[in-house]
Amino acid sequence: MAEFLTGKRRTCMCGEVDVSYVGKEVTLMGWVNRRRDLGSLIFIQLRDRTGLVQVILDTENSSAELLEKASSLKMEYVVMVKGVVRKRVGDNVNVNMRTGEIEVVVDEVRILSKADTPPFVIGDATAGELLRLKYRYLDLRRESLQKNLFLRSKATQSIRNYLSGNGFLEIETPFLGKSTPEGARDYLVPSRIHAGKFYALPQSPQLYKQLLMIAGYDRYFQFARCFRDEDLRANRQPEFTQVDLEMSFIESEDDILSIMEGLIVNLFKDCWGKDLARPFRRMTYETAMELYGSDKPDIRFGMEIIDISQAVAGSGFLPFENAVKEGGTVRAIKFEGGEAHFGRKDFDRLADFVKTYEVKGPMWYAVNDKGELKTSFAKKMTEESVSRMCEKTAYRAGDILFVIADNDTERTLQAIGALRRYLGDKFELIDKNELGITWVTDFPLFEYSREENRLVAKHHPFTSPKIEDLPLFDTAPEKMHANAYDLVMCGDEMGGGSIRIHDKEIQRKMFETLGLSEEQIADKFGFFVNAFNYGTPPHGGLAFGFDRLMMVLCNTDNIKDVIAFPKMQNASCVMSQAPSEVDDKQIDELHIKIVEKEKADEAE
RNA sequence: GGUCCGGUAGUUCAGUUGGUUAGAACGCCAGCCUGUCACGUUGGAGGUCGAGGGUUCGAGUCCCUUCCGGAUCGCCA
Repeated sequence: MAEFLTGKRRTCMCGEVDVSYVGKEVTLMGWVNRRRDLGSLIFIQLRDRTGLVQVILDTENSSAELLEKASSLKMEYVVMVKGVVRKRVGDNVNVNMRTGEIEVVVDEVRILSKADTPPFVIGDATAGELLRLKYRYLDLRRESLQKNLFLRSKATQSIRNYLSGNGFLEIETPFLGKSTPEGARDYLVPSRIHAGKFYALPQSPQLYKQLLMIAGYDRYFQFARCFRDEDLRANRQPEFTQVDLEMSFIESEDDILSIMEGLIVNLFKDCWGKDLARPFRRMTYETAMELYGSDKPDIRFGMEIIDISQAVAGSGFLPFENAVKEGGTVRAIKFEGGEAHFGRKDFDRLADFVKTYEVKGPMWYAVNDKGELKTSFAKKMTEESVSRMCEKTAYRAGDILFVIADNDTERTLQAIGALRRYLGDKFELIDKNELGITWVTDFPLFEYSREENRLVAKHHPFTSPKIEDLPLFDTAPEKMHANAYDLVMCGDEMGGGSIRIHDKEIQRKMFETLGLSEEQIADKFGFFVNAFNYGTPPHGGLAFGFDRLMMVLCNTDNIKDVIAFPKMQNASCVMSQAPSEVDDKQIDELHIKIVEKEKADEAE
């Protein structure tokens, strides 16, 4: 049976014991990290969330009984030890340990809780992720995960302090809300009281925060948990945290960008002690797409995309000519000095990579240092057009040009942009000391959805158009730009926002262009649209992906490293086994019917 | 839904052209050890090679199906 504390209290944490404690009695509590048993001399490394400390038992200071007890301690036992702090001398000092100058000579040990042999050694980050997720509470004992969560807590404080100090009110909004038609798939919660009706968990507090502006709570913020029932990625979880905020009586996005830059600068100062340069770089969406083939450009390395459509016009090479003729484009990136690093297999792998973007290629062009031409296409081009291409791209021997040509310009840019990032990663061209911070502005207001065969809001339907684009509503809405902006760091979207529509007519026009009928508007957004009748200030805001910010601050590319209890790729939790089946009684109360998957498939 | 990668002791991995009893390290168990700190040392236990089927005299290895995990495209206003 376990022993009890019986009133004993911890006098200090393991990692806090230092030379100032020498000669004093301390009572420590923690987990057995390691036992080094030399027979009649036993060292025990005790661990809590502050760190490690060495405690020692020997025949001089301990009874045979106590030694035997210490000898029975195994890894991860929870113990209390009482003893006197002693300075270590000579070789006994461990310079690699924060508490390495001292040790605790123990005169009492209590086993508060025994532990089974853990399925993996605590601190072993090489154990498989599945296993570590199953025993997440053990993996969380690992120093690196602890550090991440400590930093997350610190970042939370930093952001709260900054926003509170700038007059923002922290206000919570509901989890149980109304399902909205646009955007991500909702997580639904069936209602017991209202048969056949469902709540939706928020994808973001968007409507509520705008209603708060209408209500007069100028400058609101919230650490908002958001839910999206979409497929997971290395940087995407089904539930995640946004730093969500909104301000009133602003019209220019500069008002928001500048205060948000302050937040980020303050955050990195608090967490890293680092001063970021202001103002942050800005580029338009169009520039980002043209140069980087992405609306979240990684600007930590070069290799910008070059438009060679003109240079190769009339080259005689049909894939190029056809792409341009059909309204597409020919784009190239140049891997400087890449020829030496590239083998045939690498090219094949690139083809595998690029094909997921539904374009062909990439084609390549290279001249090695012996002057030999290596290319998959240039032999079929006129010499003149080859030299025009080389001139346009400032090609030099040893470089490789990768070229993608397709009749869909957007797809081409996307594919070659992805290829650029792939090469940047694989050949370590990215300067990891840089954060690559940039605002991307002037997003399109709409984008065309092939799936739905109509225009959809690029950001969301409450995003205000640029004033100068308003006339385009009736003529060419697809060309309209929005007062919308994203913050990009390390080639990843850290957050985004917009100035909102506060004019009822423009909002109506927006819904109209999105093809929403009066009934749909009334049904889905009625309460929201109605609120605009009662005095709506000009307003705008932004939401940061807090988890993604933490990924940057913790220097990890896996979002699970910054969340205490994350989900796996299939959105389940291997530890708790959620989601799970529930009692028939619960199902009945919710007025829903479970259809066996096999039967459902048959029905289709 | 598509593409790619992976699955061998508790854990991390190795395992040759298909060939004898499937190995190592760490962990675990039992001894010895008074200055360890990745303690050392002696001995020991531990395997449905993800599952099913096939080819073969013979399969961890080759083929097919399937399950599981990861990365990614679609998707993520």
